Amino acid sequence: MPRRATIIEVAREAGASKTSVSRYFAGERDKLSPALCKRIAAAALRLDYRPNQMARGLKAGRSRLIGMLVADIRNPFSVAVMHGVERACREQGLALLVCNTDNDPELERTHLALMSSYQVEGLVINASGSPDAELQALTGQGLPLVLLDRELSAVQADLVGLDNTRALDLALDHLAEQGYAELLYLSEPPERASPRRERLAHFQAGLATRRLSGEAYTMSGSDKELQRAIKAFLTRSGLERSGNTPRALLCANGAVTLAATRALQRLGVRLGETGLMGIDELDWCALIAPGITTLAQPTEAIGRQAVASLLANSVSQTAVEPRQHRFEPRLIARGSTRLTG
Amino acid sequence: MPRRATIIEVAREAGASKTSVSRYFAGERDKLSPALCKRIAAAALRLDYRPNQMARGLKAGRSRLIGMLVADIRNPFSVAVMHGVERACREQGLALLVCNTDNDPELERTHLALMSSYQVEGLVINASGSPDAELQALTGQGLPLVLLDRELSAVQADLVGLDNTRALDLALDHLAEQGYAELLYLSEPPERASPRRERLAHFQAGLATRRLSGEAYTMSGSDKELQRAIKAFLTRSGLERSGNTPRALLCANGAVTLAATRALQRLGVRLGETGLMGIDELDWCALIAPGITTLAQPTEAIGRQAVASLLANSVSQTAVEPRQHRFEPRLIARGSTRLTG
DNA sequence: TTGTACGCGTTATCAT
DNA sequence: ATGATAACGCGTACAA
Repeated sequence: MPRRATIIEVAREAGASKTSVSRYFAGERDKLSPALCKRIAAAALRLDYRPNQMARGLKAGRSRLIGMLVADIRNPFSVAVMHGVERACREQGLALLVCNTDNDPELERTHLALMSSYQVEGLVINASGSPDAELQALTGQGLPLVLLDRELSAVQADLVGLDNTRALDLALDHLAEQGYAELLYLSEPPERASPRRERLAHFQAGLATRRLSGEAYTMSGSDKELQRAIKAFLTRSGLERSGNTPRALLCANGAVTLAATRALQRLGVRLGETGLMGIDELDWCALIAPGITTLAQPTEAIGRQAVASLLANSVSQTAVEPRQHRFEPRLIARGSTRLTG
Repeated sequence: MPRRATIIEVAREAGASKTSVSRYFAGERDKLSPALCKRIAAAALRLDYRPNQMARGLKAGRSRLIGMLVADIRNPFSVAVMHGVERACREQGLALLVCNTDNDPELERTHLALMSSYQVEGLVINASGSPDAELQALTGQGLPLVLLDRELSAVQADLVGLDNTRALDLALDHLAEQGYAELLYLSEPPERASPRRERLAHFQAGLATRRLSGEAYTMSGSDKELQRAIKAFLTRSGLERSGNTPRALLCANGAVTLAATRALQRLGVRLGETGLMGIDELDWCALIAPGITTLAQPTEAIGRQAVASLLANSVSQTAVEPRQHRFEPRLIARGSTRLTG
């Protein structure tokens, strides 16, 4: 079983020294005689040599490795952001170590330790729980860190994510314009995830100025219960005006949109007549007749910014004030928020 | 900027030698006196020490790193399999280096080189192109390799994926049972991806015994063209019998199902009356009224088997005959293959 | 321009 | 039971 070739073997094969070979692969070929360059190139090719990143990293103290902690890898939004992160890493010659935590705080800690042991040079965190202590320890060691989407109060780090204020302004404006007057905001439990809290808060704050009435429902995970809640919202008599005022559902993210759509179908509700709008664009939103209105996040840009922030923080060793990078969502209006007249 | 603590610092802090600390973390605590154990544990905790995997890997020649090459990270099927791979790795104490190639053969080569340079101990490959030469070189170096879903003729390695014969038997049986007589098989270009070829071949082979008539259409990427093709299929006069025989579409994978659904909606076709069935279960398939019938792949199991194969091949150094692990799909029957009336 | 020698953090070998 | 030392593959002063 032939092992990988080492730099020494290449040197021998090329009739040169380690140093020259090392220089050759470090991109300092201009400091080598053309003849030597050729010999090294030939030898490396013959032996299929590739510098050992482990040894390289050990020596240089840098692994060229970026770690990404994802709360739920099966969430299309996370994957889309990851795609952006990956592209940005590639452009920087960095490799990406991805860890999925399935929303398990325990796993989160384990994976954090794992990535740290691989000497990652930066960490992109989409945390489910709050491994504050662990993260603080890592930042304390000077490890650049970027929070994705979800904020962690105790951790001093850049945050990149959606402009939730803008998102809810956009959503409420759109729903109001379309003539919906009573809203039900659907969300997963907002306790631990900051975007959920922010969105909920801005939902409630934005109602009054638009003369909307609204309330919020927190999903427990049971489809049936959600269905009941929606039904109650839709069937009770109007609040503000007499008669039936147009009503709409606003979903805090893609997972909620999915659940809500399922529930509405079971209830036999006609979309549009009852409004439906969601944050996060998914590839099936256009397919549910007459199309579900969404706010699309610029996932690619978010991912790229995460890496950019990481890099910025790793050059300036001085602890800079954490920055926030908030991205604007894009409204994709479809039939589910068009009152059939 | 405080660096990571090293084994030497822990040794000093604990008043012990490097060797003992190393033993402690290598799990050989039974060979140490309880007192020393305690001192080391305390020191390590105080310094937040974690063994440097880079150095470990350099010394031991093993990185505890598995590489996974994914053709399209935004494909939910790939992500689901990756989830399985990740879980299996975790159970083995392995870390997973994920590389997405966006179906770009060039990137594929780059990423292969990258992972190789990180001394990955195994490679799970879901190739878009055919980097045969590169892969052969890697296997030649004794690197365990598993092909996921897509076969590569020139590479001698285990393959794990769907039992495509069984899948098409299941699909054709179901469609025939439901009363559809003329089928249109929709696929992406089958040239380079082996599952596409296999499925297409088994589709055509399975028609006769079930007295079905069928033809295949290869998507070019243009939605309009697909729509035209479907329309032509649906509107032309019956082939086998006079009058209108029930017709159905069979989609080779999730991406095709998405495109086909879009096209059918544009055409204003009623699902069920015109059959629709797809390979790959997606979370929106239940939502498109009256539900899209699918064949679900056991993605988690596939991912786990990939890692299992890798491990098996890495213990038995002798080049074993490549094995194939074919998994059965599960039929999820919904309204899209129920003839109304 | 090219080569020598040392050290990165760890583990394995050999001694004590 | 514990410790000293060499090596893993590489980069880099420094010397030539």
